[in-house]
Amino acid sequence: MTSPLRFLPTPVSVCGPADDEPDLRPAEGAGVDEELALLAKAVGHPARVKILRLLARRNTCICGDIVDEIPLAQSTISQHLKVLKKAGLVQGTISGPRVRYCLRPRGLRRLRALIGGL
Amino acid sequence: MTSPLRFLPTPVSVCGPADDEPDLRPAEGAGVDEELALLAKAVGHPARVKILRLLARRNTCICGDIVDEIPLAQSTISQHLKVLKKAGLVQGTISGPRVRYCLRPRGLRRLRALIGGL
DNA sequence: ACTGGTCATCGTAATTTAACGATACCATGT
DNA sequence: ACATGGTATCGTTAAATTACGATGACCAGT
Repeated sequence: MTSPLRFLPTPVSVCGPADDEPDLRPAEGAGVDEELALLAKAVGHPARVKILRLLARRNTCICGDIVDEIPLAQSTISQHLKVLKKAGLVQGTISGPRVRYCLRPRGLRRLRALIGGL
Repeated sequence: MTSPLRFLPTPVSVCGPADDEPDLRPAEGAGVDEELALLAKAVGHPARVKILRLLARRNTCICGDIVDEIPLAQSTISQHLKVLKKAGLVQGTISGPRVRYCLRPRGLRRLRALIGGL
């Protein structure tokens, strides 16, 4: 018997460990407004949207290639990555001298859930 | 034959006219990143999230009752409404001496679609 | 130990955002 | 015509955001 997952386009091979446990947090109530605002604000910049799309496109988690793809200074990209990381939308794991960034499915799901709850 | 729509919780009686035509705009490509950033930035503030929830809760479109519900000055609320309106997430129609605000399903769908495209 | 490449942080300047009070606007009722 | 109540806009201030170059930290090779 093959798993149903075989028919999905491969779990995209995320950097970190299992990030697909169910999210039991509420989608409404105290604190959730601030949570959604933080998530949305993180997406609320064209450069950060581009970064997210870039990470979504390449299943291989890239690092400073982002700097080559986006016409911004390296320090600026680093700041944007920091914002995305703090919001839980992105994850960075050091790999030798460089850092491999990747999407964090849990954060994206959370954002979609809260947006959907509007 | 009854329409499948009869099984939905009523179209919530939006203020304006028909706002449920299909959205044929692309979900990716040039300019879309900026569009998503603008939409997300509009949601990226707790007060604006509260406003959106308030409008979603009361199917009747309220106006300055928002000021009573949110501990901010009237002028500040008005500015937040302006941001939401400019983003296309909210619609305000003057009704006599007051203004009735309501959600704009088209804008919300657009936001959900673009977020889903990440 | 030194060097080179990669990334984060610091310090700074310009721009934007958020919040408020005051004021202007506008439709309605007296 | 005039006052009134509900909104929008203006002007201002404080804080946050964005962007950059320079600097610092870190790991891999030589």
